[in-house]
Amino acid sequence: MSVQERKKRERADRERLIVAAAREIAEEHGWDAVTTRRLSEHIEYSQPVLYSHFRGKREIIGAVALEGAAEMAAAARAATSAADTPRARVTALARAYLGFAESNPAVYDAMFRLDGGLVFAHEDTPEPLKDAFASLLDPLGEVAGDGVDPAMFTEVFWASLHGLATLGRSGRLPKADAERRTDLLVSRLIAA
Amino acid sequence: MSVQERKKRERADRERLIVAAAREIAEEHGWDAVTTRRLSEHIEYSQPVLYSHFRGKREIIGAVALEGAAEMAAAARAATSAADTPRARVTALARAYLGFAESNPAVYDAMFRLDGGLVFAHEDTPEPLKDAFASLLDPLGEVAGDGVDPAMFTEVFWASLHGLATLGRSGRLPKADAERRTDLLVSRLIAA
DNA sequence: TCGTTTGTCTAGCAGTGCTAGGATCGATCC
DNA sequence: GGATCGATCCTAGCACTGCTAGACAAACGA
Repeated sequence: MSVQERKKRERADRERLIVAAAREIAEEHGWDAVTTRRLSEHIEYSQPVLYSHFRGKREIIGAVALEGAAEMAAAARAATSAADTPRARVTALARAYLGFAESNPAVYDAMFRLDGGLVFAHEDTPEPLKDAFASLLDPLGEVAGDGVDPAMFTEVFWASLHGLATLGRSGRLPKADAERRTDLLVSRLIAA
Repeated sequence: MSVQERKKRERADRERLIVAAAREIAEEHGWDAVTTRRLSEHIEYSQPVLYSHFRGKREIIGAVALEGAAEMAAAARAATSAADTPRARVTALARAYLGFAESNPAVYDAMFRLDGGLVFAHEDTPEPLKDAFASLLDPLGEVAGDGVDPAMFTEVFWASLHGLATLGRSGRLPKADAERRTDLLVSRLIAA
């Protein structure tokens, strides 16, 4: 049934178009500007079409989050693979993480601030999220220290970076000294 | 002019009533449920009255945030004053901070997640926010370590706690082990 | 007692997420 | 080939949002 195949392909294409449009609008004007009307106008379909792909706006955010998780994992791995000591890898990881958050604020929000209906820290967490966590765990496990669960250490490290990223971007931390804060955090968290 | 005095007092009372109502609704049903209509119904005045006190919903969030900052500072000081070593003070501080965030999620969001139109980390930052930061800085300055700016250390410590609080509450960190994560964070951040 | 000011309310605007029901198009069957 | 039927999509509309203009009444000063 080549016809059905084609339709399925077209539907998948349109779904990608929706996610890309949502991401683009969010990155340009913030998530508040991602309304179903603007979105439908952007993809040149009417609003109800959105709801034949996603249960609602929340699921669209979730789709953007999954896309972002894959990219973030790739960025993390690219950064760590270029360093050759455990400590250098972790420093590179921290910088890459914060760099990603700063360069893709809307995607970052979809992943870690907004409600995209995704399940975290659970066995049926979506694969991209698990893999993103793994991309942090790999280099961090090397410096967790004796008797410290690598996963838990990764959670703490991740949370700390998340705090720096969100408080920094919302203007709650001084613009200056962001680099030095990162360095201090890394040097302290790494096992002595 | 006793009449004007009375009116001024009544206005101030009503303003407190608005802030209290916003806080109560937010704490009970989340900030999304704090609509101008529900709020006006709660205080038994019409919507436009809100706008004679606050420029908009954002300012109401800001007012709740300032109230919360004062309470958080008090909680922090109460917790640290009961401990007698620098390390014990910092541990108590961390627990108190996370406890406040968990017990008052809506207020915490008003302070550190939502946009309440408040200026942070600046000379004309509102006094309650400055004082809340000071309540963190006092015990943390003791363990910042040589050659480390106490303010910057406090920022890093605070951001880390903020990350644990927000990721934890949104279900992005495992419910279990929250205490152990806090302990690990504290023990690593404190100067060796 | 009569304006004037102050305070409050009703009514409404433009926008939101989301959906019911009708139209239209294309694939299928006689 | 032409009728039928199902999938696909759109128009129109719901209940809600933050916010405001303009009417109205009460309290005030002259």
